Amino acid sequence: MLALIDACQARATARGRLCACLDPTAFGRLRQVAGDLRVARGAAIFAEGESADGVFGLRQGVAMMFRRLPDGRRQVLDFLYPGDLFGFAGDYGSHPASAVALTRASLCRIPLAAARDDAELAERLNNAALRALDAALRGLLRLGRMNATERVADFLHESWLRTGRPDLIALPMKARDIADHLGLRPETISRAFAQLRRLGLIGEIEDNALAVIDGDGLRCASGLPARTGESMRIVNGNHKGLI
Amino acid sequence: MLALIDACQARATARGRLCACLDPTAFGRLRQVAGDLRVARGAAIFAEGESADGVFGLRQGVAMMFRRLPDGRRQVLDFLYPGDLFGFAGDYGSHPASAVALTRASLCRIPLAAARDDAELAERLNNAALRALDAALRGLLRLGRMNATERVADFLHESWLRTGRPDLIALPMKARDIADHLGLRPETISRAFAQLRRLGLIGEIEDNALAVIDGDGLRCASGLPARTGESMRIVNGNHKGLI
DNA sequence: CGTCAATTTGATTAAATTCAATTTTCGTGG
DNA sequence: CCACGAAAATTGAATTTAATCAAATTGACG
Repeated sequence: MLALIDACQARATARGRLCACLDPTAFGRLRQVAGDLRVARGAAIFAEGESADGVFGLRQGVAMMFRRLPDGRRQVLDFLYPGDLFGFAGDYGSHPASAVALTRASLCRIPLAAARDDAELAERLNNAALRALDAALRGLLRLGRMNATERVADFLHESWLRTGRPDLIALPMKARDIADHLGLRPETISRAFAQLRRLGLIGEIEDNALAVIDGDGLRCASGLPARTGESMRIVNGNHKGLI
Repeated sequence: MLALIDACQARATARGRLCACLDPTAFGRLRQVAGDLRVARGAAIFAEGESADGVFGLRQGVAMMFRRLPDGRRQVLDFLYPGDLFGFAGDYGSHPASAVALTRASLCRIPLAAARDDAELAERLNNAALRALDAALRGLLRLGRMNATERVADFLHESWLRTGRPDLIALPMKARDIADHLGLRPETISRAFAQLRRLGLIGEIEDNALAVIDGDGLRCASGLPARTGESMRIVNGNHKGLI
């Protein structure tokens, strides 16, 4: 499974690539300032309210961001895959959400100060933030106006594109996590999976990965327009970049 | 009502202020490039999929952004008040949502190209985008993990802070729009209002504005922690800036 | 003042949650 | 590598919540 996850780090579907096509000088500058950390499965990367003077880039592994209500209810805001940048705090100065690793993970940390001296880095961070904004807006449409099966289908379709393989969806998270992401209960997730399986869109789960039978069908099942050609385009087979 | 809306344009709660505290030179530069437009009530400002090479700033009036599913279902992503910046498209190049004016509105338009020559403008736009991201993340928590009454209370509390008056909430939109924002039906909005009124948190609606009896109580009713001191702080009583 | 749209309110239905029991999977340690 | 215990997933039945349907009232605007 980890191999499947790590494989997707070099794909265009990984949002907010930071160092792709960076010229050697800029890359060197970035490497200078970028911190490096490894965290165990389940470990916190940062917590809501902590002061934030940098953003994180996920090199390997999977993580998720979430917020909580005082009574413990949890909303998983996003799942993070290799290549993703996260932890944007704006000018508030403190993280608006928490992040934990779902698997053993390797990350880098880019101090915000570095972006002040480097216009190109600043623009790349800005683009990553705008991609995060777009993802959040899609999440609002999903939570606000889709029913349970549509939400699950839409989530699987998105995960399919991010996994970058026509035949598999990486699902390194628990049903509970998906439920907290889609505003549903784990039982409802299970029932929706069963329904999509009955519809012939997905197959069985093995090794934290789900067999895909009709990826485009998932998009239709989600209520979204059937776009063609947005599928996974591999950019570089082997990624050796900073993130 | 319009007076109430326009009054809030100068407040700190207006997200993404663009020209506050801008030095005269930078302000002049900005004024040079900023376009100007006026739209009628109900008019489209931009539509999903249209190419986007600039962002909009709302000077006067109220607008909203939304996305649609193919079958017509609509998710209102945000309501926009004077001072708000919106229409960020990232490096996709096309608007990820549509925007329409809810009242007669006056806007300016800042070409993205202008940000390339002006680091300070770029940073301000970036900050506005990060605020939009934070707002979207709060929306995810609301839609994913709050029940109907909590969503309405949370929405009213947010609107209360943005209106900037301790005794009123500006509500220039229809119940239908609020419903499409909160993932509910207009009937449910009506019932939730009735319940909050019964709880003694809000009063009657008059002139598109809602009387507030216990603004902090709205926050509690939303399930969020009762923060103090985040209330409306007026920055300048009279706003004469670009946006 | 009249018309149409929007809101309110009640009754019914549908969808997802909750509760509960069972099976399967996973992680740990031998 | 296997076995064991705990956690997670699955499935069914009952309950709850919000949607839907329908009717009555209010409000906006020419």
